[in-house]
Amino acid sequence: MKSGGKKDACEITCIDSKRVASVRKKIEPEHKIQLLSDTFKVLGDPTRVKIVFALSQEELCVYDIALLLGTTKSTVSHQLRVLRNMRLVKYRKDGKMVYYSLDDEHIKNLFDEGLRHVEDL
Amino acid sequence: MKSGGKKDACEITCIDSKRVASVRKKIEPEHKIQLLSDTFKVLGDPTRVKIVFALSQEELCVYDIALLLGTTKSTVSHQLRVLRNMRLVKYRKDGKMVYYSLDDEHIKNLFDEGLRHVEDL
DNA sequence: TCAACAGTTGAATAACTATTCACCTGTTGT
DNA sequence: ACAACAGGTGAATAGTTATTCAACTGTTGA
Repeated sequence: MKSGGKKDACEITCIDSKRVASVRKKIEPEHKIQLLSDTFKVLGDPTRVKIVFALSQEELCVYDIALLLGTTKSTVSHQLRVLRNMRLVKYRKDGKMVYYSLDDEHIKNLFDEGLRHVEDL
Repeated sequence: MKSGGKKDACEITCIDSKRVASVRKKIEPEHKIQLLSDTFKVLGDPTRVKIVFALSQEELCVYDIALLLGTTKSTVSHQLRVLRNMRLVKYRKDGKMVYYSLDDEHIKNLFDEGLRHVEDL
């Protein structure tokens, strides 16, 4: 069905087209892949991991988070915005204070599963 | 106990030192935080997410992964090294071919938990 | 009204990273 | 031995990002 030139890389190099087709059918749509990797990317920073871990224990204000991490309010505030954008944390205002907490019950499971991987070195 | 200057930011701005101390006791050690965020960071890229997802369905060779993702062998090979370094995938050589598969049963759980978060928008 | 403070933000810098390109290694079949 | 191919890799580029600094908003108490 094809003028069998030696340059027809597809038929030559496609090792197992059946397997490829089978996986292709099950693969998640592009926008979901993007959201998923964005979620993981947000957790892929030590500062944000610490923030999320702290908030998984207690509701905390911005300054206390900074104190806990040994960093500045500015850094924490910047990272909290990133976490807010991905709907990982929510906040509650009380006068001058802003109290942050986790927004999603899956996050803690995600953490625990990640820690289980890390335990195995 | 302190020469009560108005610059003593710690006592003034530490809002709830009891809560801070409580969280500090439970916080994971630095190297674990680092490993955890490194693991999430590795999953924080669409190309690697696709690779991991594909490998969660089938053992695949490098070229087939590239075919599946619509990218090059080189890109896939680079990213497979990153995944290998974090012990997320393993490989098996067979002549010219190298077959990759997932190295860790937790990864699929991590994925499913992440997807559950994404479903909630 | 005003000083003090919690928090946010924009700009700048420095560090990191995903992809591409070109080239390399090692294996297979002839 | 040799051509063909699967896979790996180093350098370069372009894009992204975490932190710092300085300035800002809005709230509280005197």
